[in-house]
Amino acid sequence: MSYEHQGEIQPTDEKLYKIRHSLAHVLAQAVLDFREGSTLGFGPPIRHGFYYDFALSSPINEEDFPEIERRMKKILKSGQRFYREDLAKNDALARLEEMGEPYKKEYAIELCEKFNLDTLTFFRNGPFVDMCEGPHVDTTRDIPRDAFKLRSVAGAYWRGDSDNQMLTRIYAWAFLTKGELDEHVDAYLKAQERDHKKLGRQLGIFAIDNEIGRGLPLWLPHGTVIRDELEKLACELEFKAGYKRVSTPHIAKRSLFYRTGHLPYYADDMYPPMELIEHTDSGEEVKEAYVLKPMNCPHHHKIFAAEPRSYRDLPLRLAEYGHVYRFEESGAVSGLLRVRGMCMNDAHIYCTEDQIKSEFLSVIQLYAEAYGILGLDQYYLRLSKCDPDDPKRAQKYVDNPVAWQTSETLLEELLIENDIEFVTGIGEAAFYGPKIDVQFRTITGRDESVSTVQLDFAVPARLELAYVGRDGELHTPYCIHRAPLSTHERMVAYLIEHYGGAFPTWLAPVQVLVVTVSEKFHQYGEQLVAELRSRFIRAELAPESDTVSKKIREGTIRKIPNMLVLGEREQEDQTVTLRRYGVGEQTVLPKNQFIEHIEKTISARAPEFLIN
RNA sequence: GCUCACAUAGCUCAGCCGGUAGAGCGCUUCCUUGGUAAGGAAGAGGUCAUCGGUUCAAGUCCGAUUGUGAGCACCA
Repeated sequence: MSYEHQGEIQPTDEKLYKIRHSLAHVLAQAVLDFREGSTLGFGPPIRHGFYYDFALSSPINEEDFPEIERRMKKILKSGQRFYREDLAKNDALARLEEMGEPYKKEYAIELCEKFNLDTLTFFRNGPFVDMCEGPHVDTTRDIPRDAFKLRSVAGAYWRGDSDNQMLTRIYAWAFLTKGELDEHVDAYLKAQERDHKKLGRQLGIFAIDNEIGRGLPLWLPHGTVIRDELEKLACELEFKAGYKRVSTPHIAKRSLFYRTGHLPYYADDMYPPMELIEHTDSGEEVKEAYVLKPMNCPHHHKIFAAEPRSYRDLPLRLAEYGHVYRFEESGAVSGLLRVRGMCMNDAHIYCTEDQIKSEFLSVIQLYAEAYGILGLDQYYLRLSKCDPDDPKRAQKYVDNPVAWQTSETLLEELLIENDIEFVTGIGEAAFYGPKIDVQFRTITGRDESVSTVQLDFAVPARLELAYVGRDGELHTPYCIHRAPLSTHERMVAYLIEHYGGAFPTWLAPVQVLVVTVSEKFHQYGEQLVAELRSRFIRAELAPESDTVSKKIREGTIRKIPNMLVLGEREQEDQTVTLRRYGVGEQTVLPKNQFIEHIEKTISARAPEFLIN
């Protein structure tokens, strides 16, 4: 799955694939020449180009790129032919040994063992030889000299395993023509303007202060409006779907998490415990450790356990926007996407085995409804299963092969029966069960799980949760964990990038900016703002001392969805001139009609302004 | 956590080969009352991330720390 993240693509005969693959060899040739004594790792084509991993004899950084590119272009110009050579296994290994390529050799040995090979394929172009399956272009002259660009240098573990040595990876873009390259670089730069970290500051949505702590965002007034709107949406959808809201504390005794099975495995992902000294009635000192909760489920399970439950109570759906804290490693923390404190649109559905499918399905329908309202359509579902071949399996997953098998099959059937498209992610399951993750691609091209639905067949039993069945006996419920609107942090990050900061009216921190044409109409402006606010419409009056042009410019930069221009004409006729964000022409309409329309727009959570 | 890069005013950034800090925006005050993307003037604002080293002298060179970014690993 790690290759999935890097955007690795399957080998094809396509010209572009061959060009990218061949350019990787050209890069390697240039680098080995530039840094003698370096050795090779992997160098595959990827989504928009290719990369190559090196164990370098001395470091390279981006300042060296022009020189490396110059050498690459020279190689392209010289028209080296690509020759395929198939070598018997022992000859191949001997050659890799002689070439001084320990990583390639290690991989070669593994390939031979795994696939029982007796020959290995090499490609030679000019002085450069690489063990590689191809395919390649015929000669380096077939590669356009102006359609590639070295992009960045980064560390990457050999074979994607952090126990291995870290190699240096050089990423590059490569296309068929210079035009396509330029277009892609352009789009890349434009995408960076939509980065939620950048817009989040510009639009006053969140701030990160080092005295508060890394990964602990502060929500500014504008960001808090968005959170409140999302929360309101969730409450409405969940109310209609039969959820009950609950509320739980941010901390709990550490012992609870031992009982659920989260500890000791997840200790590294949790903030260290707070040690308390408590006194018993007899005056004895007792030490008690409390932890910040990394998830809400144990608390919700305890709400389930707070009363005797009957099968008639099921499915019981408990919902909470709950705060959780996870100690993410320093290198993982980023903006709102990976944080150490977050607020999750969480709920746990306790049900019988017979109810699992229908509950899962209604959760998926809830997702679809929520995403429809939010205008999100760029996502895919991933069925996340455990990895039975993982050597670390015992540390990663609950040991209950039968339950894994049944629950994974159940989810898979559910998706297939309902014609829901999905990909499968081996090794992506939760420790207590399989899940269906909703994957988004961020503006910077990274895939992230935004939401998740999980089936838990393990923890309710550990906490001895039970309900009285029709048969009068006690039974253990199943639990479905779900978070359609993700965490506020991730969802807002995603929404900022999705809308480029230009939110639809219902979500916009400021919904209406009132622009008066001169001081004379300021009072009319103030009255209008007051009237809008009395109807809970978030309206602001543009600063008095600015010129009209300046006010419009500021409103546009702030991406406020609706601006109302007020002057003599408007005051006399009790009208407003409506200027929508990103819309050229303006509309003049009676003030009351505007209010009526915007109220409709907001209550419908419409993506566009409803004029009728 | 790991690799590499970066850190100058609230924001965006300039500052050569070491000689003690600059612009635009924003902010404050004043003037301007302007019909659709920057009206004008003045002023305030910096221990150049922190700590240490080299040097007569460090924003500039070196080291460490912290933070940020691009990746890798991780991601209940």
